[in-house]
Amino acid sequence: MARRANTTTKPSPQDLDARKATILEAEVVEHIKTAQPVGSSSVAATVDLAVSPATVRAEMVTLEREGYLVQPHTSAGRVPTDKGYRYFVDHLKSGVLGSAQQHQVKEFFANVRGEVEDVLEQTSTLLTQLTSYTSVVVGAGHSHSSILSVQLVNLDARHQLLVSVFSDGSVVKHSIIASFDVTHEEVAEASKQLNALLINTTLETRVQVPSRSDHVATLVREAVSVLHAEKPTTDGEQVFIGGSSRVAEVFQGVETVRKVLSILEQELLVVSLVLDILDHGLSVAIGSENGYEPLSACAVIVAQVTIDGEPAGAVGLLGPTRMKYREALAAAQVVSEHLTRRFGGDESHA
Amino acid sequence: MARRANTTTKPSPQDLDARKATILEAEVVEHIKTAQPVGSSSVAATVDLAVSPATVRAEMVTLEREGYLVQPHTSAGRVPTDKGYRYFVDHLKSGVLGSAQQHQVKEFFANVRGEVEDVLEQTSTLLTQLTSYTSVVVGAGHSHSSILSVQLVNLDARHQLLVSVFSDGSVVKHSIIASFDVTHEEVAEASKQLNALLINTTLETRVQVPSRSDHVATLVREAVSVLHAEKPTTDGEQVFIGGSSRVAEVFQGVETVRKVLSILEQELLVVSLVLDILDHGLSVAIGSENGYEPLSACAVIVAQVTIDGEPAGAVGLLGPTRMKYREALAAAQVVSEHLTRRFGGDESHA
DNA sequence: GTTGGCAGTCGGTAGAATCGAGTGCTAACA
DNA sequence: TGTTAGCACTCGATTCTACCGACTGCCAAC
Repeated sequence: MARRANTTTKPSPQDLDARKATILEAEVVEHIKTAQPVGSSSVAATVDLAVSPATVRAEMVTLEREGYLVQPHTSAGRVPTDKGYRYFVDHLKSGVLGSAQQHQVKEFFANVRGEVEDVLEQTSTLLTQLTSYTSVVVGAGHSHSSILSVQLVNLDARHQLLVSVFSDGSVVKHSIIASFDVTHEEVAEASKQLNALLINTTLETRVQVPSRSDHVATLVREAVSVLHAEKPTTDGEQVFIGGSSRVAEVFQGVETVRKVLSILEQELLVVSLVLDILDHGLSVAIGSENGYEPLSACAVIVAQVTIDGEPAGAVGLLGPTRMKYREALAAAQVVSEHLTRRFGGDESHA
Repeated sequence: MARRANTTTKPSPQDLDARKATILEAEVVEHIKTAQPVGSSSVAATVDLAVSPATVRAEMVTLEREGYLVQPHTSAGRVPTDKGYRYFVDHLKSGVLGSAQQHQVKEFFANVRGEVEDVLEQTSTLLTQLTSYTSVVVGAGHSHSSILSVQLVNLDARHQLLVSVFSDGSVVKHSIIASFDVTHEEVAEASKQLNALLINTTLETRVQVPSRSDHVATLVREAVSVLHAEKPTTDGEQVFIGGSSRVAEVFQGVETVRKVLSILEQELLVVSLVLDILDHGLSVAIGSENGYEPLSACAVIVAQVTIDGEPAGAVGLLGPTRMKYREALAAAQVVSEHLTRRFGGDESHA
């Protein structure tokens, strides 16, 4: 599994001089708009620097040598590299959402009903509507939540269902197959013991299970083990992906579309992609920065959602490296703030 | 929402004469293989009819007039129409899965562990691996299952969680927001009453709720109403879609890919697509037969899963109209049988 | 009814010519 | 020294032409 290679490339803080910066910015803006290589005269026209295309050209040579731009071929304009986009993003003054979109977000959060999962899923739809990029919403795992209740239910004599409720409002079920016939009384007793044992513990708490070999004790042991075996790879994060069809709008090559989609299919991978970016303290990963080769044509924007100041999830947007960073960043920002506000503390799991 | 238009087109049982049928079949087989228009000489070569291309041509004119074939342009070979594929499929002698794949399926079902949902999800992955088409697995809703247990849990004084366990092993949670502070004793009491009220009922059973206005009665009323409000649009079917990236392998136009993906994004729509096809007693819907214009380039194969003889879900495969019907039908068939066997009756929810 | 032969159609490809956007370089200029 | 106009040059994209070849439809002969 390919992992992040060169995120050590923290933006070198020694900035480009003002003119180079302006030119680079114009280059990026124009390329994002047109998807075409952009040439010196076009830059000279869009920018208020009173310089001629020739001067711009001279600067562009430098910018190319320093790795901010590339020329697809001689006699073409330049296209920003990942490094070029990185500079652009790092020097982007944060934008605000259009007022129509502001309103749409407010409206949305005023009206969503339902369980946390439903809200998160619909949030991912909201995000793609706002930006027309593919969106990702990651909900926190509950490994740090404490257990409010566990209950063992008899499906039939040999099959029991362990239903656990966590303090974050999540509910998890586990099947248990008994090797002996279990009576309702035994289930009830095991249920009672499990509650005594597990309530107010977390999945990380080691508990003392009964060592007796009677039916009830066996059930209890089995239940605890199956509960604690809960996916160790992830913290049980949930992920909701919205607007994967946007991938096909945003890239013109079927092959790129295929590669990106096949990454999106692997939810675990998407989760770790998003969390990795956050871990590195970034809010945008551009091209190769995201560490997955099939996503080298993509940029990923993330924004964290917190509960009581603790990281508790994230929203993300996935688009082409030439995505509309300002708008997308603003959207991710605003939506993550709304989510934080909703789940953040006082107003809780509605 | 566009719905099925012309599924009245039951295959006309008056068959084509033997030679036309052979030619049509050769045409379809060859086109599936090459994705190119296929001409008379190519047909004459692959088929054991001892006739010349000229004769084949004469027949092809008829087949085209009757709507089984079309010519993309003069001086090109022919391509099957939806009607042509339909004839082909209706006269397909059912194939069997390759032995390697047989083995893969056996292996898979011998080793899958986990909850029903996990099994279904992994099954969808299995199906795309077997066929390299996008797969759909629909799990039945639980509206007909009876309730084994309900439990009200206090998240905090104002927020309760209603956790219901159904006889099919599914667990559903509902949030309740109280308009007054609720004590643990009240929750426990409400929980007890809810159990008394709801156990062994189904979601379709009307129950008599207490009309008193104390806290406990209010909670009980609220819980029953929120539980019975359970998504009326669907029966709460679950759907798992595997291999959506295959869409981009199978169609060359980005626009087609986009259209198909945007259908796949709408899970409700996918469910009703699959169930509609089954309702019409079909196992394959070709092109326009599926009733969704964006899927006019697709064929959908479905196979039902039953529990105790009752329909309880389905597996499906979505590919281009020129898909490998025999293999795909065999795969869907075999997998649905395995699922039926697993969940069918004796061996239950593991 | 079948077939070989043949003229005709038309998409696809290859090559040549052309266009034009954009460059790098250089010499002149402030 | 930095800036600029001018200019030759490069090279992808577009257009055109010619041509090939895969088919067909038709017809006359078998």
